Amino acid sequence: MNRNPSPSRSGPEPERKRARRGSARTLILDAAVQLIREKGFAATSVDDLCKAAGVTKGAFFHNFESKEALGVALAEYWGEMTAPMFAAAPYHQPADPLDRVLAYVDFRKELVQGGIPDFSCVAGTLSQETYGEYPAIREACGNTIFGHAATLEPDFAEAIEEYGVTGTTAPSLARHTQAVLQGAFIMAKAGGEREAVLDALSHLRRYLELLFGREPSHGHA
Amino acid sequence: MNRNPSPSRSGPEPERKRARRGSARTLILDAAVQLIREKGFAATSVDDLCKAAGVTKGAFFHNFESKEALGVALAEYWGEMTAPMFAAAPYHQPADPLDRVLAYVDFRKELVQGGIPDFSCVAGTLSQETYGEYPAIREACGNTIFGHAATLEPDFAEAIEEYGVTGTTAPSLARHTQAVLQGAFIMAKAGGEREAVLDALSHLRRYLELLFGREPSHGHA
DNA sequence: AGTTAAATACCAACCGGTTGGTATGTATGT
DNA sequence: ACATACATACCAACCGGTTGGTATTTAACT
Repeated sequence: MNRNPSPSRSGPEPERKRARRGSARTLILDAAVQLIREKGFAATSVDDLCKAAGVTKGAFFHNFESKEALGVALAEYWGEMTAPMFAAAPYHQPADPLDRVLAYVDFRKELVQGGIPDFSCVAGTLSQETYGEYPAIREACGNTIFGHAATLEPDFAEAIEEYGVTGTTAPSLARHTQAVLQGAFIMAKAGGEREAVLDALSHLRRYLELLFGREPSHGHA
Repeated sequence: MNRNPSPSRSGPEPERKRARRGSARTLILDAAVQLIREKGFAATSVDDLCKAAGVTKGAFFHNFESKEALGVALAEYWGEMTAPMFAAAPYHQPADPLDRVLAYVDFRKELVQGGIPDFSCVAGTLSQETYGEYPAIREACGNTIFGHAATLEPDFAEAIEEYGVTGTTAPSLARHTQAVLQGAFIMAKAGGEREAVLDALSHLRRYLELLFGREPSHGHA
């Protein structure tokens, strides 16, 4: 959970070693997003990564101490890539907090485009696969997933207060939203059809509507 | 989807090549359940499997044409192992169909014991990891997962009719139940705490209670 | 029941290719 | 001159899979 490995340090992070334009590091990270989504972490070799990124192995091990370190960096990179995208998404506009979380669910539906590897969650895939062997990667994935869930908490907290909902909490609802998404991705993969994601998200939307006492709008799952 | 590879055959299946006592095949399959849960498919080598099962590599490739074939067999084995357990579980007893599906959710909560690799779904893990590289394994996992989901459909269908629920179907609800479970396992792995599963299942239970118009009993998520 | 032959189940040693990782060299900017 | 950012060449370990062989079970025939 500690994102700050250096033990005693004050002041702003030096933030060296971050992506400089089209550096090898970024090329490798971008290649890793694609390859690991398609084949998984273990099945993607360092050579695969280098070939896809158009760099040599020397560049790889210059930028990443090991393959495991690449995995950790990838989980963080994924979070840094997606966070601005969600921050700029239109689901924040509604004045009603419940409308915002419902718009979030609808927004996640809109993201379901292209092949299944194209929209599934890299952090979820990585986390599941590296759980036993690379705890550091799993932890980095956890930070990314729970970090994204945390961005939903304010809206849920407001909605809970405004609608007077009892028996649950904003963090729990935010995490459940992510759980349904992750499960939906697995069902889509297992069934080979991306409609499974839309189906699960429709159920999630109806759950929230029922929980907050709003008439189901027009769910069709 | 075709479980019957022999093209033109009538009469009952010969069913050779099934587990005879503590044969190598079963030893390997049992070892595979444990190892693949812990490390994943790609990270588990054939040698690992053989060592854990106490057999040699010759025995492995005598029983399974390839590592991929082991994966397919494992998905089927997993389904054959769990199906009788669920069939004999007490959640079938209630007279009311809604009570039965709610009892199923509670039963899944009870299964959450021990370490996370001990209760997570082998088929879900396998499916996610092998999606891109081994379509045959992914399909076998899909059959197992959707096959289990199908066992819930009759109860959901009855409940829908009895309670007059509209806007969804029994297959959709059955699949959503599995989606929430799979997502819960991922969140548990990502967060390193099994309570995440209980939390997600509490939300699922409340969704079903709200959807079927029953007073939430005492959910505590 | 006893003999035999074939099929089955398993074992130990081995193979070529790939793995993550390293050692060393080089071009460039300061 | 020196550190950074890469490239090239290489390695021991390990990978999935194959080999040729043996012990055991099954089936067929007498």
